[in-house]
Amino acid sequence: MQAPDSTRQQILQAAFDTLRDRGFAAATSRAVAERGGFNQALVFYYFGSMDTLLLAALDWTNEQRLAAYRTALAGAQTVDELFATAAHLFEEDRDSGHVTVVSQMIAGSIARPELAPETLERMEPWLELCEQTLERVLGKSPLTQMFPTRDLAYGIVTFYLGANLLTHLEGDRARAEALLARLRELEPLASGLFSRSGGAP
Amino acid sequence: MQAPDSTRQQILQAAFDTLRDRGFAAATSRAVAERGGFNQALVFYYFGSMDTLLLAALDWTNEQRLAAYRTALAGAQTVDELFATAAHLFEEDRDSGHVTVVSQMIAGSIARPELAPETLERMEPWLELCEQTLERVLGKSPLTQMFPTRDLAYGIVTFYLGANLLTHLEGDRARAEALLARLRELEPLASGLFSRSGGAP
Amino acid sequence: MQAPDSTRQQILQAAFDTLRDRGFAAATSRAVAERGGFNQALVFYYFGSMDTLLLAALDWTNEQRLAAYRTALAGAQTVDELFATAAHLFEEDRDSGHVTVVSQMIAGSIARPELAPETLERMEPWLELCEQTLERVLGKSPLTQMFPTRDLAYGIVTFYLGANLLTHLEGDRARAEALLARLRELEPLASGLFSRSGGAP
Amino acid sequence: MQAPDSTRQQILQAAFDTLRDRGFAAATSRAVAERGGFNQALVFYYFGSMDTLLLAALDWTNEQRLAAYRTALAGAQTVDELFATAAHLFEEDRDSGHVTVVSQMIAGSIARPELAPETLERMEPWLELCEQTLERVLGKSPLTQMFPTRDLAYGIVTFYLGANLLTHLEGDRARAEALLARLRELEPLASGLFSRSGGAP
DNA sequence: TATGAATGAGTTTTCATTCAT
DNA sequence: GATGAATGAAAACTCATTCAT
Repeated sequence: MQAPDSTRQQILQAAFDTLRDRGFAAATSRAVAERGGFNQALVFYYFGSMDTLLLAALDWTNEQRLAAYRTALAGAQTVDELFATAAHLFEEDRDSGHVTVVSQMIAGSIARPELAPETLERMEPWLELCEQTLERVLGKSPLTQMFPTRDLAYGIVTFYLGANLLTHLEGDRARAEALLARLRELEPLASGLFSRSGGAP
Repeated sequence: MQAPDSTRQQILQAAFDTLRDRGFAAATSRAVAERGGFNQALVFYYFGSMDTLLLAALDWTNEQRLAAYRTALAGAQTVDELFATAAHLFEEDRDSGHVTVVSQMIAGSIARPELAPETLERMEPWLELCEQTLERVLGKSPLTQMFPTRDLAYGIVTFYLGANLLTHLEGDRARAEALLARLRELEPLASGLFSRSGGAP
Repeated sequence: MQAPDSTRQQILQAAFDTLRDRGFAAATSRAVAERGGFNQALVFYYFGSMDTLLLAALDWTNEQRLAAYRTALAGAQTVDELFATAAHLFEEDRDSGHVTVVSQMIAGSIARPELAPETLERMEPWLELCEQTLERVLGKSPLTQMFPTRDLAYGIVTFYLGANLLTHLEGDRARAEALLARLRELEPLASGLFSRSGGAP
Repeated sequence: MQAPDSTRQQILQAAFDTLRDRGFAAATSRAVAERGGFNQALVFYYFGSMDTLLLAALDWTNEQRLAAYRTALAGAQTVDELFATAAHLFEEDRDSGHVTVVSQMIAGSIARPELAPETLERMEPWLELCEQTLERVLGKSPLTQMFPTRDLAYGIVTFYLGANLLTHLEGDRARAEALLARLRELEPLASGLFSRSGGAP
């Protein structure tokens, strides 16, 4: 009646939307089905369980965003290019709701411990991508000496998740926006701190 | 046989514990009652609804921790004292579960939108305390010029929440710990950047 | 609103009735609640799960019937008294539906293996009572020599369950009745075979 | 690649296996399809409904076993031959699961009353075969005078079903086996009681 | 002949909440 | 102040069955 796996897609999309707009605790099979306008039982027909569906939705957005990040970041060679690219990617994430879904899955993993290892596993590629990019762009600099790219990557992801959590609390995003804008202004400073030749004066 | 409002206290404590150990989505009236070993209906007798109880639990931990922070931070005059005090307070938070409860309430606020403004309101004192402390300790420095204490405070809280979210994903806290340790190592750097007299001693 | 545990009783009775009239596979929480005219959730409020309720219903009828059997059988001293008493008890069982419930629980235990050990355990007292009664009434006879009371007891219970299973297949109970009548006619024969003095001619 | 109605056969076999291993209440179309490794809808394509399939599975095993019984019993002329043959057939039944399926269908017929008359009908040939065999082998004897072969047949089937029900409750079949062994030992006694010439050689 | 997709009604169980006592 | 009882709605998930292809 419908194109082969368009229904599967529809369910994934509805799950993603529900997770984004209503959060983990409200992402029930009924809510997803209502959101997507399909029969509740279809969730189980295609995914077997809510856990599986939620993780699949996480995979789905992860794949899309990782691809976008990989493509965009590949072009960034300098610290200021990195800042510009990252700022743009962040905006896309915010608009798509990607990080909301990620942070809701992480927050929800405490209520459903079975999800924790699966969700964690899905965070790894981000840490790796972040670390690799930092390494490539920053290289050896006085700051990466004392603050390894591995930890820096972890810190960035951490910050990013926290920012998303808070963003949703406030109706508008004024403060989070302001913070990001500030961070962008730090770029010259970061450029200095992280510049490859930054060691010898 | 028990102090007048000890029951209320018991319920608050049980709500806090449940929120911390099982997360927002699993913090049901039954779970709280089981945790505290009291009758499920008491939740509604004392608090009227789960939402109210959860917010009261947030208030409860907030008050305790804010008091502790205020006392401890009052003694910090220099950047390195601030780092030391903050590190100690963070450890206490981690041990008590305070930040877990906060981040779970924030994450849950998307599923129960009625909670959002209430939870947000309860974040304000933290931002203010953070800002005031930064202002007092850092004063006017080249960095606070370009990165206002208001935004810095927001950034710190953001980071802190994100860190807690991630901590729970991993069984051990190895990575989050490592990151915090690194941050502490940054203190000399921060001391330089934020010193009131702006650089040369 | 109601007498203390009359609701519990009501649920037990409804479960028993449902098991008897509609069988194991149709003894759902909804069916039981409809039968008893109470809220479906009460089943779980009082018994926690359907398995527990079904076993409790089995316990309930078991206790009643065991008590009746113990009282009635205690008076039977001779083989013919035993036949008469047993015939009467069987009729009561048939009328109450006791054995139907037992056999349905046994049959259902293959679909819900968790029930099997519990159900089996609840059969033991019957085997014991049966064996003890046979021992007391038959004593040492040529036949109990070659056919021990333990096995005889098992055989009687076996037969009884089978009879009940079949009874339900037929709208009327004509054939099962006829069989029981025949068995009663066997009494003089049994009297001879099992008479204590039956050995020496 | 497969014989014309091998699919039908496959489904029958899977239904039989499911009924035997998981019982009536768990013999769902999905369970059968999983068991046989075919599409769930095939059940309805070939049999129209679960009821029909289950009855067809009963027919299937009935036909096979009835044929085996007819062949084997035809050779039994004396009581001891009958005992030996029956013992062997019983063992085959136990191994194939035939009686389990029969007793599960009988037990399930109370939950689905539509099945009852159909299942009953499928018991008739057994009663007839049993009766005819008893008549042929026992003929007119003092005991068959007072205990007609019709009732005796019914009693044997009854006992047989009950034995199967109980067998499944216990993990091992120790007790049921012991009982059957005992019954076999009764053969000399039975030979005497049922001998055509009524007693004195 | 066969199947993947789909569904409405059902399953067990849990939810927040109310209320009489 | 406290509680056991009760409930309607909702949770995740399964059911037998249909249907277009």
